[in-house]
Amino acid sequence: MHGNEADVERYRPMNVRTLCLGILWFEEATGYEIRKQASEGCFSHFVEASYGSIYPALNKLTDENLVTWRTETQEGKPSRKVYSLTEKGRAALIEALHETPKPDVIKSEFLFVGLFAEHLDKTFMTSVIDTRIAELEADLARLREEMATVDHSGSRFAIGYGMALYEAELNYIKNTRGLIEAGADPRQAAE
Amino acid sequence: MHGNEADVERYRPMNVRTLCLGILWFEEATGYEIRKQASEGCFSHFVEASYGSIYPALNKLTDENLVTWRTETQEGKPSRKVYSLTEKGRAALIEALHETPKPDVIKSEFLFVGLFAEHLDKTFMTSVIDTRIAELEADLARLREEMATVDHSGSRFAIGYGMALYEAELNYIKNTRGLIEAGADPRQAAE
DNA sequence: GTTCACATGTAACAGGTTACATGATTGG
DNA sequence: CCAATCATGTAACCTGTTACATGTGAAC
Repeated sequence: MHGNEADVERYRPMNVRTLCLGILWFEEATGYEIRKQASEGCFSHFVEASYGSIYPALNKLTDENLVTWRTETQEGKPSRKVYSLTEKGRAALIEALHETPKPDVIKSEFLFVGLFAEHLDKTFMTSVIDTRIAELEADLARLREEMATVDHSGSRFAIGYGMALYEAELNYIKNTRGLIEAGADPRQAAE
Repeated sequence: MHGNEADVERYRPMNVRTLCLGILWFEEATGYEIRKQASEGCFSHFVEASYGSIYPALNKLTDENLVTWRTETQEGKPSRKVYSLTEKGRAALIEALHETPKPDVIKSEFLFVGLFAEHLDKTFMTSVIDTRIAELEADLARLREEMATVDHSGSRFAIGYGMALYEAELNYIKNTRGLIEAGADPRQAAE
């Protein structure tokens, strides 16, 4: 009864496949909901995924018997495919988690722009900085809300982690923006 | 004298092309040195690039007259192609910087593992956490060193930014590790 | 009637990485 | 002679995004 299960892939942690397994660990969900959690929910500040990768991933996971699905017909909404983890899927996630996590990666276009601040005009830099501050404050507010609704300790750790980072960024930017906002003459920055 | 320059690409900020332009802004460099700066130097905590993308990028930038190169023969080392920005390249970078920077992205496998801490054994989590702490401390030390050698205000901003983040992460992990280290029974975490 | 949220999916493309191929020169 | 560092490059692959295609039913 095993057939072509032999070619189950090696699990590199933290691709969309593993993300799907992770989200499904907590509760069954549709592809649509998985995307929503990845880009709005408690995972959203440190992962990312779009439909174009999630749906194919779910199909593949189905082929490998790591997830199953049933059709759920709803009143007032289109019917949907609700996925849930199988025993094998659960085991696969745990296995994936045992790979040593790669170091965190921060990608920041904001910092890159900041490097060349002295060659951009002050008005522009001010607006870039203000935008970044607004974004950070919005993110922080969202996390604060989520923190209030979540009970699970791992999730609280992750949310708190995000909050700590965002707060640090915010404080740093507010206190140090002079360094990149001083306009064409950086020697005035200390003033 | 313009010929096929018409098909100069739109600049989406923060791909390897733009990264090369950015590094070359400060000083001329070889592909080898650009990679080094991207993975070790002052850029390294918020960008990434490998040979396989840098060399082709430099060739393309040459085709578009955004950079030029000369061969430098060295004694005791293989000769090398030293790239530098052209006027046009300088202008292209400034243009690219005017695109509104996309929000920072944090990718953290560590946090993902933390979410499932209660299903992993305590020894493993302890080692994951200790590893992460060691990494952060090493990164911090590296940034502190760099901060001491750098004078340029934009660079100091970027380095300080990294330090602020790493310090916040470090403190958070040290203070809160109990949440994900408590072992199989998360209800004991508060103890 | 049209816009919105729900819902699933694909194909073309972009943008990288990895591993390989090659080679000079130094130092142990 | 072997390993390490410097140095350049390519080809195969991987992974994910964007944009498109399609459709339901609610609410305005």
